[in-house]
Amino acid sequence: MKNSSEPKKLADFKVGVDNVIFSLDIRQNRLLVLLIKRIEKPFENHWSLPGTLVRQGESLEASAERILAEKILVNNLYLEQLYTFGGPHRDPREDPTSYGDRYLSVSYFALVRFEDSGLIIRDLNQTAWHDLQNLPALAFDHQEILNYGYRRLRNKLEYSPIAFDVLPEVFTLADLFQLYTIVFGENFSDYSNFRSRLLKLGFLKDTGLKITKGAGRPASLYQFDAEAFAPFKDKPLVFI
Amino acid sequence: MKNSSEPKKLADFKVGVDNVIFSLDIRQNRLLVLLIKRIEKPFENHWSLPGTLVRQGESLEASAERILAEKILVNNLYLEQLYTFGGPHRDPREDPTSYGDRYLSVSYFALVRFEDSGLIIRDLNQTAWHDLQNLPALAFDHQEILNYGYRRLRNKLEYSPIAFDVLPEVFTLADLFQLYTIVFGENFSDYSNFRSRLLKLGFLKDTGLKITKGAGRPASLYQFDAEAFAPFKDKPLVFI
DNA sequence: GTTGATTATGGTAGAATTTACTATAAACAG
DNA sequence: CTGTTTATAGTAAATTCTACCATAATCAAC
Repeated sequence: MKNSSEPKKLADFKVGVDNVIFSLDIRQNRLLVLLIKRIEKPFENHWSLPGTLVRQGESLEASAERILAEKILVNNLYLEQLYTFGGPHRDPREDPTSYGDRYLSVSYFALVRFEDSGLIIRDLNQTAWHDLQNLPALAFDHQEILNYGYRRLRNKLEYSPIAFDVLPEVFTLADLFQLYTIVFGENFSDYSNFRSRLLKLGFLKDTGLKITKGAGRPASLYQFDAEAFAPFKDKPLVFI
Repeated sequence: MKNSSEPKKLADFKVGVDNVIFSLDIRQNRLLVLLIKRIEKPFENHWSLPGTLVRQGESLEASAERILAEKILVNNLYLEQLYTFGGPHRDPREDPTSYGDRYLSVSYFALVRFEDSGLIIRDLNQTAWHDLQNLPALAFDHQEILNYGYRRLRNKLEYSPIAFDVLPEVFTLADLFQLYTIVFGENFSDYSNFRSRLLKLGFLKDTGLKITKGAGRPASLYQFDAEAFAPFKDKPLVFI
């Protein structure tokens, strides 16, 4: 990592962690992202991704988890690293002469279960879920990071079973279909074919329970069976 | 990115860039990775991924490109960010009390054309292509980074046309098949079906030229047509 | 109760694709 | 001319995908 001769000066960095935290409100048909309102310059009063600077002795992932824990009561989540944005001059606080500290941002992607991840009360005015369909202008290069996160969300939903980290423990196939429809848009698939494809794969266990929410035939409640999913690890699993 | 109250001390970082540089030697059936031999402690005389520390005013990507240019005569390449490794204590040079600088590594994934990317001479004893099938023990956490890069290589080959960045300008379908076979192993696909699938997609243009390398019917030379590929952007494109 | 609306579920015919092959073509070596 | 080698084309059967339709189980209204 180190070169034998280093004629040029090395940059000194502070490292930030910015989280793209998604949640899905199935009932209200909304894909949500958690934003916080900045109270300081620069970008005062702009919304931004929840972030923090990495502390001494703290790993990047621990840092990402700390942000989450400060903002929401996390019960269940999926978390993975997204991308690192590190060009000079991406943060206006950087010394334009390039001799002061640079700010590098390691972004993380998180998906939390909407029902049991309430906002922490004291933050209510500054922390809020925003519908992805209706976003304010974001601070820094956070819109770019968010776009990156959205792309990752769709990829992950297509190729791995993260949907089940964010659905309730038991769910109907209509719930699952709804989740995919919110993210991929109407007409992403025929419901009937979606059902048969998934059931044929064999990792959804029918619990025997039924749920009825008003009109219509009661739906079976299913459960994700991680063990039965194992053979599909690292294999393409396209739901569309 | 900054918190209003910061009771704990922030970590100071130096940022390194480590490259996983792959190349494919079709003729000799080898998947190669570029390694350099360390001449300093720690891990003196161990092989490691080519890396450097980011300089003042230099972007991460520029840093990655600088390493490449120092080691090989790059003519053609594919480069993208891989992953950021940043836990404390990953580098033995870090102060164990955690009060000194931490070393964070942003890794990049590169794929270069074997034929026209010769090694820079003065480095010959310290810089070498290594067959992935026969690797020495690597310094730091570089084996982990390399594993990550290898996974990315396979994903990219399945879902995007990076093979054509690394093949000669014109190539036979046997060359293309060979490339995929080296990375995914024998029996990754039936050659005949591989051919028809690719030709049907329509982004391989027959140049009309033929090549004959000894025995057998001469093979047609094809060319990748980026324009014809456009409709497949961001769509799954599975070759297996 | 009976009827109609509503949602869940099961299934099917035809189209399209995949898979495992076989057959033919175009070169070279002897 | 014949046999060997590699490239290319094609095909029948199996499988999967797609666009549907039929039936089942509930509720609400009458």
